[in-house]
Amino acid sequence: MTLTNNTFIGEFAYSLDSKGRVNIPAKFRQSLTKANDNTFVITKGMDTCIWVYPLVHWKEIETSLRNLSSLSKIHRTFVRNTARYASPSTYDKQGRITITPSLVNYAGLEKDLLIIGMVNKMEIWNPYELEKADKQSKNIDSDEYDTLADKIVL
Amino acid sequence: MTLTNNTFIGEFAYSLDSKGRVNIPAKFRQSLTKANDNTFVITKGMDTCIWVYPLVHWKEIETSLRNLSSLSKIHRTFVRNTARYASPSTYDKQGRITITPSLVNYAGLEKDLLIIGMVNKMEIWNPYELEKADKQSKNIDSDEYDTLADKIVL
DNA sequence: TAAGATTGTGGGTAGTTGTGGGTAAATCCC
DNA sequence: GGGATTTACCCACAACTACCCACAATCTTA
Repeated sequence: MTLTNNTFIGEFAYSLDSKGRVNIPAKFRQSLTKANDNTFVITKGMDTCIWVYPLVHWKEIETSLRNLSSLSKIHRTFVRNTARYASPSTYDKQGRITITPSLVNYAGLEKDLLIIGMVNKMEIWNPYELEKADKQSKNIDSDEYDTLADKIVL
Repeated sequence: MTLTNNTFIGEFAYSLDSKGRVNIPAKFRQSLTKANDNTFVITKGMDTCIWVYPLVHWKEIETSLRNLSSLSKIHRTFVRNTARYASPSTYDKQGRITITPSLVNYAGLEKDLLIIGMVNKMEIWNPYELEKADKQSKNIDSDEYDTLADKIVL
């Protein structure tokens, strides 16, 4: 099956093993191009989760960051927070990446976790934290949400 | 006769087998273009049903999602809620796709089910749930239909 | 009407996938 | 520099999935 390259959708339940490894869903790996070099870049998400980028997309982000001027305080803060926690991780023969202890701690990961395809990246969640975020998202201002839903023909 | 490509209308009764497979009506398959690669993307519907998109239409949705920045919380939520429940499914030599257990559960599917053509996608329903939805739709305020009347010439 | 083609449904099997653990190389620390 | 700890790579196996074949019912066509 051939979907769009370097694109991830769907939700998968996996586990974090005693060595801090997490499987990348086979469907996601199949979507990766050679240029990714079997490597992802993992970093803090903006919610209580970990973001996992395929290498080629991360490189694009780096380019964008390079173009932000450090004169602006918000730019400096943004670049720092984005770059600071990022680290590359190559998956092994079984398709697993290793998550650094600090990121495991940040996302509050325990044994059971969820991997969610976010189109250009994936998110790793503690199921309990995700449920909390779900509940909160029901309270968001629905006007802007509806505007989005109008623009995108589902 | 060939109607418009990748377009589905009509209602069909099929069954979910013990392996979670559902046949796609032959008429619908005949309408598909090569670019679909024998693949659909199935996801949660907004009612108690499953939505089934031909791959080419899903790719358009993906493109829209890709252009939403994750800096915005509302965008992140929208992308997550849209991508999370979606999964690709290629039909086998007999024309069947596999429905994931979580979607079977969401739509409350049992053995007998209905497939409904929704023009740019199809819906899979438990007949009982569909009947419930039918009854509720009779309560729709006619003002809402009037709004639509401006957009569609019947 | 009869023969052939198509369609919907059931089930078997080989390959893939997720997970656990072992071992050697690399790194760190005193 | 040598021992201890961590990291990276490899093998093993159970569960699952995708692919294949079979057959009955329906539709098409001559």
